[in-house]
Amino acid sequence: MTTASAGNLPGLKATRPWLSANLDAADRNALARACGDIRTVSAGTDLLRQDAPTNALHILLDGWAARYKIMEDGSRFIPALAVPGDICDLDALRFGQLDYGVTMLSAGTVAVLPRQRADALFATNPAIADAFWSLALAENSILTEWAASMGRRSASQRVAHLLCELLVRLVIVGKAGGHSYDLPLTQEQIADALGLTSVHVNRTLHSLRSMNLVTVQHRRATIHDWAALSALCGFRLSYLHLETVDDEFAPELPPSGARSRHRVTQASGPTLRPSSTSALSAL
Amino acid sequence: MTTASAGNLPGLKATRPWLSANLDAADRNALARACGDIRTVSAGTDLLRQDAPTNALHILLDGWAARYKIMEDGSRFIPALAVPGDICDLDALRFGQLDYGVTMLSAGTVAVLPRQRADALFATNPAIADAFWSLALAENSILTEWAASMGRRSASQRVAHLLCELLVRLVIVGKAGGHSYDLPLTQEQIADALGLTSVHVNRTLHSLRSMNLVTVQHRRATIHDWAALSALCGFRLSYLHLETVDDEFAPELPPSGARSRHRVTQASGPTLRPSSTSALSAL
DNA sequence: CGCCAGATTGACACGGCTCAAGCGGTGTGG
DNA sequence: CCACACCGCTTGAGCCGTGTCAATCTGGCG
Repeated sequence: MTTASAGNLPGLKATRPWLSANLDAADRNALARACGDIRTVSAGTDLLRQDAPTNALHILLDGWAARYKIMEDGSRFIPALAVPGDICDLDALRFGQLDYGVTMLSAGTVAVLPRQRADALFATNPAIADAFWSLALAENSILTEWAASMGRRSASQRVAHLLCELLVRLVIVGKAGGHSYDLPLTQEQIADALGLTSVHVNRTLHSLRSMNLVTVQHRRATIHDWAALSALCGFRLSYLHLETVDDEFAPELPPSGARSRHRVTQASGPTLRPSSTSALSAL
Repeated sequence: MTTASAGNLPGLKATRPWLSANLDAADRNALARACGDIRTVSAGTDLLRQDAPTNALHILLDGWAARYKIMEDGSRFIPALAVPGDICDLDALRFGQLDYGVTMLSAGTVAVLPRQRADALFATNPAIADAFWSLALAENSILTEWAASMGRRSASQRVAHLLCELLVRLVIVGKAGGHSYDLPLTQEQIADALGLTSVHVNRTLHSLRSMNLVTVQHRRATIHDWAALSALCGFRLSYLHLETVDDEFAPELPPSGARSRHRVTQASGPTLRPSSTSALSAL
C-alpha cells in the first residue's frame, strides 16, 4: 500500500519495562528478595497449566512465554505474549485458578513471586504496588488492542500490528537490534495469537515481504519500512502507555463520530530513538 | 444444535459486583464519601472522549455504558460493556489519557471518583485497594475471553457467549428477571462489540431464535434454553471469577494437548439460583 | 400523518479456512 | 556419515462464512 521512507522507529526514551520503570534500586532489591527461586527453563516448559490451582506469579526475566487457552472445540488461542520484564500470569495475584495456561516459547529464566509475598511487598513498598498497577493496566490496554485487532482488522493488518508492537516492546527492554529482533514463534503460534490459520499467516507474511515492509524468517523479524508498516495497520504508540515517549508522538485525535466499519484518513510514522538496558536482570 | 431442557441458570451465590463484593459497610461508606458528584446522564452522553485527558474514574451506578474505540479506518469497536457496579474507565487510575472513549448506552447514573482520592483510599483502606485489584483482574479476564471469542468463535457462538455473559453479570447485580434482561444495545452496537456486521448480527439473532435458544427484540433478551445456549458457545463461568459460585460449577479441565483449530467434546449446563441486591446503590 | 433510526432481506463478492500434497532443515539412530 | 522421521513452511484448489450494497419495512415519536 503506502510507500514511505525506510523510516526510523518511534522515539522512545523508556529503557525499562513497566514493572521496574519507576522503581529505585531499593525497591528493585526488595522485589528481588521477595522472589522465591529463579528457574531456568527450556522451550516448551509449561509454567502454569490451564485451570490448575496456582499461588505465585511468574516474572519473565529472559526468553519468551505465551498465555494460551484451549477452546471448547479444541482449538488454541494465545491472548498474550510475554517478553523479558513481563509477568506471565498477573491474575494469580488475586485468583487461585486461571483459565489460561502459560508456556515457554523459548528457553529462558523466570522468577517466581509467591502471591503472599507480593501482597506483603505492596503493603510496605507503595512504589512497588504502583508499578504492579501500571503493569496491570498496561496489560489491560494491550488486551484491548488485541481484541480490536481481531474484531476490526484484516489479516495483514493484524500481522503488521503484532510485529510493530513487538518491536516497540523489545526495543524498550533492549532486546531489539536496529529494526529487527528474534521472534521464536512458529507461524502456527502467530496464527493462534491473531485468530488466524497458520496457512493464512504464511501467505500474509509473504505478502508483507513482497511489499518490502517486513521479513520474518528463521525465527527473526526484520522491519524494512517502519513508516509504511505502521501506517498499514494504524499502529499508534499510545496504547502501550510508555510514560517517557517524546511529545511529538502524542496520539492524534481520531475523527469523532464514526459509524461501524467505514472509511478514513490518517497515517503516522514516528521516528524512533532506540535505547537499551537489560530487563530485570538486576533482580 | 443441542436440544436440552429449558435449563435454569448457573448457581450463583454472589449478590454484589466485584467492586463491593468484599467491602464492609465502613469501607463502602468511605468509597461513597470519596466520590465527587453523582451524575444523572442520558443515553448517548459521552463520559469520556477517546484520547482526551482524564483524571477521574466513572463508577456506573445504574444503566449501561460502553467503551468504544474508533479505529484508523473509521470503523468502531466496543471492547467492553459496563453494567451497574462496573467502572467504566479503570485505566484512568494510572493513565491520564485513554485510547478509548466511554458512552452511555442508556440513561443512568454515574459516580465520579477522582484518581487522587482513589489513591488516597487505597492507602488508608486496604480492603478497597483489594476490591479494585479484583475488579481490574476480573476485567482483564473478561477482555481475554472477548479476544478469544473474536479469534476463535463463529458469529453465532460469539453472540451466544455475549448473551450468556451478560445474563450472569446482570443476575449478580440483581438486574435480570428470571432468564431475561433489558439489553439497550442496537444490533449495530452488538456487532461492534463482537467484531461483526449489524447485518450479520441480525441474521445470527434470527438463527438463534429459530433454534429456540434465545430471543432478542425490543431491547430485551430472553434466554429460552440456557443449557443449549451455553453449550453452543462453550460458556463457562470460571473466567468471571465469581468467588461465591457453587463448587458444582467448577470449570472442567479441557483436553490438554490440542492443536490449532480442531475437534472436541464437552457441554456444561449449570443450574442457576438467581439472587439480587442493588449494585452500589448504597454509594 | 410524516420522519427517522433501526431492523430486515436479498443478491453477490471475497477474505480467510479447509484439505491435501510436497518441500526443507535438523536431530537421531544405525 | 547416511537414511529416516518429524516438524514447520509452502503452495494449490475449492468452499463457505461474513461482509457489502441496496432496498424495503417497522415502530416510536413529534
